[in-house]
Amino acid sequence: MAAAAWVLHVDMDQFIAAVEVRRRPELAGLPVIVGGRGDPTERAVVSTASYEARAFGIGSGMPMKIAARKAPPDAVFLPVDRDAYDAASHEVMTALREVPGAVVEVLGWDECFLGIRADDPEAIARDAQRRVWDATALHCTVGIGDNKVRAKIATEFGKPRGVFRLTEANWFEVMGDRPTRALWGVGSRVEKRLAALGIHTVTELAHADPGELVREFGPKMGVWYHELGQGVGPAVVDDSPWIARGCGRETTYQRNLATRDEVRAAVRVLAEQAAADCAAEGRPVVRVHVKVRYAPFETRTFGRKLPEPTTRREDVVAAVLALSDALEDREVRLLGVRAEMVMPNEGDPVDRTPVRGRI
DNA sequence: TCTGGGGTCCTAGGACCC
DNA sequence: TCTGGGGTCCTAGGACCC
Repeated sequence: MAAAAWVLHVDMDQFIAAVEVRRRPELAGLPVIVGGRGDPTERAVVSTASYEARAFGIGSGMPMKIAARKAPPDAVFLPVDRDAYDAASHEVMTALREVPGAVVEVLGWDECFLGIRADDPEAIARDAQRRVWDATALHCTVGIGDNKVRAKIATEFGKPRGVFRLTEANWFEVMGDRPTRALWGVGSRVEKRLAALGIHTVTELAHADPGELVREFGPKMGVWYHELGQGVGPAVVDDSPWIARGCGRETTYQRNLATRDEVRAAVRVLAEQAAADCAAEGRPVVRVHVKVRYAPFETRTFGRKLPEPTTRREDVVAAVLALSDALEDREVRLLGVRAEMVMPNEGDPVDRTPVRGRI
């Protein structure tokens, strides 16, 4: 008889801070705050705070200026070093792919799903943790579930360095009385809209009228939230390589841009970067978007389909500049440019050559 | 208190066609 | 003259996640 199928969710403990401490051991035990360019007086937010920093109420997403006010004198502020985290992430995923029989689906820098058949998933989880530690000297937590939703949520109960199992058998016992916000995919906005329907807990969501949820959230999301309340979700772990739909670049300026010339020049820089990123992918661009955040904090986006797909960078830049003519004559805090590409096997019936990296 | 940068997916409404 | 539905495409905005 075949072993049962399990989903394991592996999540690194305070990943970014841990990577920084690993290469600078003298930082161990100090409050470490990583964000922006490492200057707490700048416009930026915290990417990760070490557990020592969290004790002072500092957390990811918090403005660096606020973090600086809360931080003790011995706190260390560091710049985000994407290349270092990419490299460390690759070490972690490589170690996990060596777990016998595991299929690895990468979710981000510091987390992934493992699909595996096993009689003793806790033993697999401990083995995965040991392999990651041996290969990288970094700690992780493993959530075990009978699908991705439960595995992902289980991880929260295993932090730090632990293992926790969440399945249909203990779902309501563990999650039933918790707020809907504890579910993966329910943010603060949806939590409020649910509360307005009288739905506050996971159990209440599970027993809500699906028709009412569909009326409130639409045919897809209404059904999805109802299933989420029951911990129901997809269970297939897929290791096919991720293919980006588009390339985007955006910048918050330390000082607002005040003139049309400044704005236009900045849009051009972003457009050239995004076009270069797409060119490196080798797939034609079909659509471009411009994003603007006017001072003090008012965001607009607008996009346009290109007359025909193009791989020419100058066409992409020209399309973005044409779009940006619609910008208002106001102070600008942020600009962003995004280019969307043809997805493999979409359109273009002539070119059927396999896409690089797909196989 | 002052709010990053990289993404994904869903919804709603208007235009247009049959 | 006023009145249908259904389908598709396009665009803006919302929400969420890491």
